[in-house]
Amino acid sequence: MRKKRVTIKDIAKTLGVSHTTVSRALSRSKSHMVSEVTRRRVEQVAEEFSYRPNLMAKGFATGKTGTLGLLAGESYQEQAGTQIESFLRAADERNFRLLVGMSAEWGALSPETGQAAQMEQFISSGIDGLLVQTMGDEGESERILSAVDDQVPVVTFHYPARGFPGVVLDFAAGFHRATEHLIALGHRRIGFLGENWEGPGHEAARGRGYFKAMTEHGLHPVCLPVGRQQTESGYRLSREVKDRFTALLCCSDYTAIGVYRGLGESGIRVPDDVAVVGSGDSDVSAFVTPALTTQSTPTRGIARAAMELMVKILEGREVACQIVLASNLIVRESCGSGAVDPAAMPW
Amino acid sequence: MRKKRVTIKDIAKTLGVSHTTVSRALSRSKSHMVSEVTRRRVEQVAEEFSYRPNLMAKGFATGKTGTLGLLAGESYQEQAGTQIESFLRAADERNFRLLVGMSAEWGALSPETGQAAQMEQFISSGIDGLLVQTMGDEGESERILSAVDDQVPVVTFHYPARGFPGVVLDFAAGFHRATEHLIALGHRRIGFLGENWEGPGHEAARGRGYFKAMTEHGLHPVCLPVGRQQTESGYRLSREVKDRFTALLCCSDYTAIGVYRGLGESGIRVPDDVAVVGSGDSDVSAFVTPALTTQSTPTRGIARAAMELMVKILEGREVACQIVLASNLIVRESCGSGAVDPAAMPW
DNA sequence: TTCGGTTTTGCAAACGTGTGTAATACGCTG
DNA sequence: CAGCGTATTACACACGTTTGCAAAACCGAA
Repeated sequence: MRKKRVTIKDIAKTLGVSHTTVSRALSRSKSHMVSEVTRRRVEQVAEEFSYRPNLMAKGFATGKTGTLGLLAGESYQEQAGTQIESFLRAADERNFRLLVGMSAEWGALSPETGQAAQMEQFISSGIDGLLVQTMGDEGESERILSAVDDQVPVVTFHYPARGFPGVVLDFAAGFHRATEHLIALGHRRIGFLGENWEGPGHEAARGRGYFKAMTEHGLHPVCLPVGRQQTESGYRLSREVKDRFTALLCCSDYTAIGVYRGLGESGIRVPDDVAVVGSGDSDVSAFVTPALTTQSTPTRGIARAAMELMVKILEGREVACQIVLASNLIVRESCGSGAVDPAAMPW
Repeated sequence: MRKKRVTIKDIAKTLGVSHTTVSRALSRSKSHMVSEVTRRRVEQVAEEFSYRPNLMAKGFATGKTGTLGLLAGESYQEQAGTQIESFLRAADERNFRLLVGMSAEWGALSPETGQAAQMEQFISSGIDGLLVQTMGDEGESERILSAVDDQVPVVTFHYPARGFPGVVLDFAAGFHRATEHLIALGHRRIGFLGENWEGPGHEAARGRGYFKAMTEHGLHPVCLPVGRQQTESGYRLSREVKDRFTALLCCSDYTAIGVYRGLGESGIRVPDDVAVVGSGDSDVSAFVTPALTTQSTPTRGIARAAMELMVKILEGREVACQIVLASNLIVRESCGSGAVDPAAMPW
């Protein structure tokens, strides 16, 4: 049998005061003062009984719980873990707890119902605010709106969602720049490894940047669709296409690692025969051989900015805005330009 | 201004019944029946008003919240993200929500206070149970005991903690086997990249397995301590030691990737000059060149087993037990044995 | 002592839901 | 129609905390 929890009433009884006084003593209420000596006595007994406030009751009384909901997406992305971790850190810094969920594919008849169900569960659980990773597809804003039903403030990240404040990452611009980089190096046959650019999600957004750059230069864009197993997809696709391309643009560093292997098995050298670009600037990207040129994704920056925005909104200091974070191209060895940025290498 | 939430009282009022009836209709109470027609009417109005139960109030009334606390450790491990993800999945499957925290180093004067504070916060928040990643150090069991104070059931994972049920991974045995493997291949000068084997944590436990195997064979164990940036540490250390060793045992696949690079820059070939073993069987390990021989860590299995155990305990079906999961050595190319397990390779 | 003012404390209601006990309605049998 | 059993509903309280309002205690001054 579990222990019964100590409540303020228990403390009140042993001290012969009302539970109201105990409550005020412990929360150092401003409007009603508690005499120095009673506060001392209350604190001492609380310590002695190892009293722990019931945050559920507190939240129930005040309407604030100190808990935020984080709805991350696309579990199969290796980065998902890093992103969650960054949010945990940011939340911890501001003394918030985090209810975490991942939406996308699992446990749902359709992505929409899964995501909506999670949001509703979170709201039911009494979160103060909701952080949602967006995919940027049509109708997303309405889906969130109807699930949240204006019950809690929402901050989105990754994509703008109409009507919600958020932290936006311009994936398209990043990949546009990366493609330009390859074209400037003389590449013409450049392949894109990621989801088709017509759909929602990061990969498609990156694809659109690639598509735009290619067509602007009169080049023919080609999409090689990768699956959930990014590394394996990169491996398989690169073996199939062999040297049909002189450059391959990957939506993830892990895809690029698969590509390295696939090309290597066909005797194709990186970067001499084929240039490779990754995305995400993961910890390993500087250490694979050749060191990977990659588009950085400011995972920690996103979490920090989103948390800051959320806190401002909760405090009523800000109503709505979109914060755009830049994503840089980190030039290393895998495109063989010779113009390696020394700051991007660890030695 | 936010909308006021719809409560069962609102539903009751519009239907002209008591909130009790609504509550029983919606929760399909067994002890008190509600007539078919009222139940229908209640459900219809609830749907119409898009009523969402207040789980906080519910938990407040019943003492059960459907939320578990997950306290993961060591954020700097790349695997931490994967581990959390696996738990989210397992929790989702059983319809639990997850309050997630990472303990270890951040936001705390000392690891102990940080961890303890998180546990207490979680319990205050009204979790039904606590999942704790253990490190296996002395006194850990007492620390957990005093923080949790027998308020909620605890299931540990990774290491056994005295008095708590848990899912245990025998890191030492795994690395013992890996070391034996290298010795059988003829290696004598084998270095260990990880934390010193005298301390707590995975790496030290792996180190003890290595230490045991080495001393059993009359060989001299050497520890090369890696830092938080695993890949970079592997790179740096391998450049320092060059060919002082004929084999290097790494506590993470990512460290091994750093080692690949470091050795490569010194003109040392893997596996011809130096054999390398990783740990974690991450997605990339089969695709780096040479494909990495690695000790598998059943991240998903841990989460599943721990969740199952927790559910059993919550249902009163099980009191305490330790579930031991095996960790296999996946032999690929990086030790050059020639005896590659074909099942371990993707082609 | 009495008064006014300030500081400290207590009472009671509220938050949304569940549940034990009591009350009512309904249907059946004699 | 009386009586009984059962199916359905309602009342009231509990859960732990906060908070507006009122009461009490204290202090100093007249």
